[in-house]
Order: sequence, then C-alpha cells, then structure tokens
Amino acid sequence: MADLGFVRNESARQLRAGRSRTLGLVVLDVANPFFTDVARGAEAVAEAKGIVVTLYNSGSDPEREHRHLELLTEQRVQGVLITPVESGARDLDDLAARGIPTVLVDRGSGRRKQCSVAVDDVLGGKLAIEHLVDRGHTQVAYVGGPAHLGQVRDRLQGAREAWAAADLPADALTWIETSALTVAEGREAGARLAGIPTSRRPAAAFCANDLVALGLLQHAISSGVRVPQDLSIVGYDDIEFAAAAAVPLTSVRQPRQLLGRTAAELVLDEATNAAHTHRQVLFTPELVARASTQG
Amino acid sequence: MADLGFVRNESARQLRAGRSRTLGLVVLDVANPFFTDVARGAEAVAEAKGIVVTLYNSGSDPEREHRHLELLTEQRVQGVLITPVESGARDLDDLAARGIPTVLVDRGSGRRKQCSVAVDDVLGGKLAIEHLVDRGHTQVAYVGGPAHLGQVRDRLQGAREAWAAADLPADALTWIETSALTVAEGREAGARLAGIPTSRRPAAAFCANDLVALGLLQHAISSGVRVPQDLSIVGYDDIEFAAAAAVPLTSVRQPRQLLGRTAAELVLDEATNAAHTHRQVLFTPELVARASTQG
DNA sequence: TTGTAGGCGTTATCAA
DNA sequence: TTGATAACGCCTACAA
Repeated sequence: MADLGFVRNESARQLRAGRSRTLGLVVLDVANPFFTDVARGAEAVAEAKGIVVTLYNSGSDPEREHRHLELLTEQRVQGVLITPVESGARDLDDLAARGIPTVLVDRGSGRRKQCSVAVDDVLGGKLAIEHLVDRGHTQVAYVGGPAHLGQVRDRLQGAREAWAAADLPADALTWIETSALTVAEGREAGARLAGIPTSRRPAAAFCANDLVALGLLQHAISSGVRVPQDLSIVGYDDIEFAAAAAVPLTSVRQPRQLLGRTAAELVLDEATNAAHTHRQVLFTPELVARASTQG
Repeated sequence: MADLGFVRNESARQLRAGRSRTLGLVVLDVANPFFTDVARGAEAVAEAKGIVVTLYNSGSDPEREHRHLELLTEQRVQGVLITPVESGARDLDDLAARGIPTVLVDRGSGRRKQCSVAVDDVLGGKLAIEHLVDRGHTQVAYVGGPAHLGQVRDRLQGAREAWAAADLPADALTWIETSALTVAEGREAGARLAGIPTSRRPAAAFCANDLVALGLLQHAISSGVRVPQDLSIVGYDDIEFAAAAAVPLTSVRQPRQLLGRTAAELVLDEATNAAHTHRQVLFTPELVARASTQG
C-alpha cells in the first residue's frame, strides 16, 4: 500500500476512462432554498451509486451558465442536471449533440431531445389565482421576472387563464416585473406597488417565487400595510421559510427533493442504460393556504 | 477552428498542466443560506480570475466530507475552502501535507498550518447572552448541536463566560443539545423545552444558528407560546430570513459574503504567490436586536 | 502469477 | 514558422 502520501490522479483516470465520476448540477440561484432542496434530492440518489454531485451557480446569467456548461463538457461529466436560464438556449442543443446525458430541471423540454423533470407551472399559476379569486379579489398583481425565465412566463400564463376563466377584465391583473427572483427585488416591488394610486392598487399579489413574496411581505410590514387585510400574498415553491414568515405565506408547493431525485435517476439511467428513452416527467403542484391570504 | 463539434478535454489538460482551474468549497449544509452567501462571496472573487467555484455539501457528515476532500485532492484543484465538520480532522493535515492551498472557513485554525477566515464565535456567544441578561433573564437555554462542531462549542463557551461574568449560577444556563443545526431540530428542541417543568423552564433561548431559532419559533407559535413575552429567542448568523420571520429574530450577524471573498482571496494567493504566508483572519460579529427579544 | 507496453488528449520542447 | 515528439498518470491487455 502506497497509502502513505500517494493519491491517484483523477485527471489521468478520467482521461483513460473517458468520463468522470461526477454529476454537474447547475442552478439559477444557490441562495434560493428551493434549489438547495433539489440538490439534496439529487445528492441522495447519486451518492448511493458512488457518484458525486457538484453544484454550480449560474445566478441566472447566461454567460456564467455557458461557462459552467463548457467546463462540465470539458470535464466529460457523467451527466448534467440544469435549470436553464433561457429555455431555448443552444447550449442545451450542444449538450444533446455531444451525447452528454442531460436532464432539464424545473423546466419542460418541448423538444424531446432530453429528459426533463418539471412541475406544472401553468397549473400552479392557475391554483394561485383561483385561490385569490375565490376570496373575492378583482384587482391582482403578478410579481416576478425577468420575463425570459420560463417559470415566470408559465406561472403568469396560468394566472391569466384562470383570470379569464373567472370573467375578470384582463387589465385588472397587473404584471409588476422584477429583474430577479430575490428578496431584495420583492421589497423593491413592494415600493412600486405602493406607488399605484389607491383606486387602482391591487389588494392581492401573486409572486413568482417565495423569495419575492417574502420581500414583498417585509416591505408591507415595514410600511404599515396589513397582510392579509390590506394586501393578500401568494408565493410559489413553499420553501421551508414560507411557513415561518412574519405572516405565514400561502404558497404553491412543489415537490423539491423529489424533483432532484427523479432528475438524478433519469440522468444516471441515460448514462448507464443503453435502452434509455427520454422522458418528460411532470409533477403536480399543490396550493398550501396560510395566513397571508386569510382575508 | 474546429469549433464545430470539438471540445478540448479538460482531463488531459489538467494531466499535462498538473492542476485544475477550479476551487472546491465544502460546506456543512448547502441548505443553510449562511453558506450559500459565503459561496457567493467566494464566487465573486474567483470568477474575476477565471476560476470556477464548485460547491460540495458535507451535510456535517465526516464520511462525506472525507470523500469530497479525497475527490478534490485527486482532481488536483487549485485550492480548497472548507468549513470542516471536526476541527481536528486529519484530513486537514493531509491537505496541508500535500501542499494543497486550503482555507478554513468559519473556523479558526489553531495549528497555523493553513489560513483561516472566521468570525469570533466566543464573542458572538457573549453578545447574545449579554443581550438577554440585560433584559433581565436569569434562566436561559442554549440550543444547538452536535457538540463536535466548533461553532456550537465556541458560542456556548462565550455564552458561559458572559453568564459567569453576570454572576449567574452556572446551572441556570441549560444546554439543549440538538443533532443538527436545522429548522426541524429547532422545532424538536421546542418540544423538549416545553417539557421542562414551568418552575425551571427558561424564558429565553440562545440558538446556535438561525435555522434552529426559526424552528424554535415555529414550535412556539404553533403551541401558543408567545414570543418574546413567554420566550425570548436569539439566533445566530442573521440570514436574510431572520428579519422576515413570524417574529423578527434578534440575531448575531456575521459578514457572510466577506467571509467567502476573503477566503477565496487567501486561497488564490497561496496558489499563485510564492511569498504567501498563512493568515488567520478574525472578523467581529455584531448583535442585531429585533422583536424576538423586545420583552 | 507478475510484469510491461501502449494509448487516452494536451502542451511544451526541440528539430527542421 | 511549422511540425513532429515526448511526457503527464492511469488502466487494460497481452506476454512472459
């Protein structure tokens, strides 16, 4: 045993073997607990097969995403799990063309060149709006952005469909677009909401994720707006902190760890099973009602 | 240009070059926003130098930590940033012996074989207890664990020192030891706290981190315990969600991103500067008082 | 059984 | 300037 001081060289091993023993997971925002929960799900599956998950943060920046994918490609990873910044990105086509097992996470892939594991965002948007409409709201703000994120668009689409189905005028569902899905942007959106004349100001907000909802809530509380009396709030993801918020947050729950587990299973299947066929897995979201909408 | 389809092989490059272009960051818990903030700080510095940060989750499990360090060593990474599970771990000695630039994050390294970037946890513990003592508390619980985590021990030590300095009896500062620093464990600790006979039950809790504090708060609220009237709570880290909690949390703030930035700077200095000398950087924590202790 | 040669893809070096 | 060559360390296959 040359245990004393000798460590094999993984680069040489990989060069010889043609591929590495790792799985790359690229997320939009490491600071968002939604994604770290997905990561833990993926880790659980990978670890059982002796594979290591390495986490990369694109920060919703296509440039950084591109660099990370480049590195992962150069590293000849076993597979890539990614929540892409832009769904049509040609980076994804490149991965497919190179035969790198790839699973889109939290995004459906219309193109069927790759597996995907997602939650029905259109349905999620519908659930949120139906919940608010049920509570008598006729003036609602949708808070989220940027627009190029599929999640943001799909949830808005679902919201609009439910809004139309309730026979409410389209212009009574305002979109307050944010530049990111963060707590800080949520606070900022709160300020913009407050700037709308009282007569036209929405008394309810559906936020594209919980971070934005928490920011909006913070702004409301610090400026004396009562939740839910003056402003009802619905979030999205149902992260662990949603239930513990100043006013516990009504939110659309996604099966976070399951998303990660399923994605890891699919990518490892593609990497090891010759008979692999691409699958588009779609989970169903569920609305969890809490105090932030108990008007 | 063989751009069309050709991607260089990073393994071969590394094999030839002797080292990779990545920095490994191993944290105790990816799901803890404290660590993701540290990660973002490190990324900012690394990115500016064309280096990629890959994030690994040890989950406070020495086994997993060991496997990750093994992989990082085999990968001949530029450097390692790590919040070790056990401060005396020989894995750290091995890294030093192999000459792999390493910076201990959120942990001081007594041994001076490596750089470290930490926040004075003993002082943090003192600040928390002084704050509670100032508010008249004479029966306090320290909630956190496991005991082998340096953070847990140091914060307790600071707490005990401040407690003794206030001339309070040692046994009036109870330690409720948890098996992890998570929201779930905080809830569980709440149940244990509630099980203590009223006469001896602490009316204040100092939690080893904010996740535990948020869990404790959740348990209190759901079981009708009023915060801060019946139970005052102090957290640690001041993560973004602390201020937005059901009852905004008093917490000991650490400079999270700065910790990550400084760690990355030190490790890259060690990796590239022959005249590098190890440094032990110690930042100062700061108590942020909020509603959870406004008794 | 034990041992050795070759090649994976890069890049540095040396020759033409 | 251009082009061939060797070496990085590992693993596998084949030879002794």
